[in-house]
Amino acid sequence: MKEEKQLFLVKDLAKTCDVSTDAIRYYTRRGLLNPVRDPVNQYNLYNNRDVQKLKFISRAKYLGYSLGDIEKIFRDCEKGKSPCPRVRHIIEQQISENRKRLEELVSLQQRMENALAQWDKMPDGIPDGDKICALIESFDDS
Amino acid sequence: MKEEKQLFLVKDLAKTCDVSTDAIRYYTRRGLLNPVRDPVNQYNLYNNRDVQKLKFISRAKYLGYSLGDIEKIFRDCEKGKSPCPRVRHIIEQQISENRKRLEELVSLQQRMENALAQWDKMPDGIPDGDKICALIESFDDS
DNA sequence: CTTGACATATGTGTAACTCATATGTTTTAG
DNA sequence: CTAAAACATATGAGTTACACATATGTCAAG
Repeated sequence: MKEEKQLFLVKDLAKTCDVSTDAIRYYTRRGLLNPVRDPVNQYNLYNNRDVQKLKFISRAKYLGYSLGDIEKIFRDCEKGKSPCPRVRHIIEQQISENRKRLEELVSLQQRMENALAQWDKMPDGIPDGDKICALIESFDDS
Repeated sequence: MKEEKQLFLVKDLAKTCDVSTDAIRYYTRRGLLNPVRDPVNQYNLYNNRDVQKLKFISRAKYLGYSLGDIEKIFRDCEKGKSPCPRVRHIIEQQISENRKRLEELVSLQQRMENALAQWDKMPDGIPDGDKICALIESFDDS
């Protein structure tokens, strides 16, 4: 009996879910949210399902899912298919990709700190047509 | 007396410096490289200075400098100004930004592994109009 | 009734390329 | 000698997830 057909405008949704209005509109454009249009003023009207979806999006992003991933998850659901296998698969891939990126960033960090330490004893140079920047060009990566 | 005015076409430069032709053309468009034009066929002709610059770009990127940074470094040089203070300053900033990104990635990684472990004992669910994906929606972040 | 706070659509900018397209040139093979 | 392969050019789109600016329409309050 209590069919709550509560409708939200963008800003209400933004406040409720703590997401920027720009982001909400972007999700809407991408088809992740499906508001109805107020026939009189063309405003987007979001319902409780959209609230749930938007919260889902935030959580999923927090877990490393891209909007493209989330799109696919939603499509699974619309087709009555379980999104869970996909969800598990994506996160496994993300974990291993993230491991790679972490390694890269760690080694970049080491290079940078290494360079900074080397440069500490070096003087600044004036460009002479030979070197561009002696600091960078003489960096010893070993 | 031995003014080596050796000139390279894009592909030669690419091979010499191990950089893709697309990247070289992109750098050229951005003004980081300054080939002369063959008046007969409009081909870009790169000289030894461009080789040096391109190698510099690779090293600088390897140390975490962006193309925008490199652009500024080059401009310093053209003005006869020492790029070194800028170079030192940028790398210090990069080191602290990188530290932040590392922390974020580490905590993301923890969340992801945490989630995957939690989900290990959970069954896949079929969308029922209530939940979208029980895995994600029930993830306990504590 | 005007003003301010809201809504809309649309386009730009972000980083550093890669890829595709259309077209002109030089080299090589037949 | 010519036709095709391999090179060159410019230019525009695609990548990620928005933020920001613009132009314009709508609604509530003083």
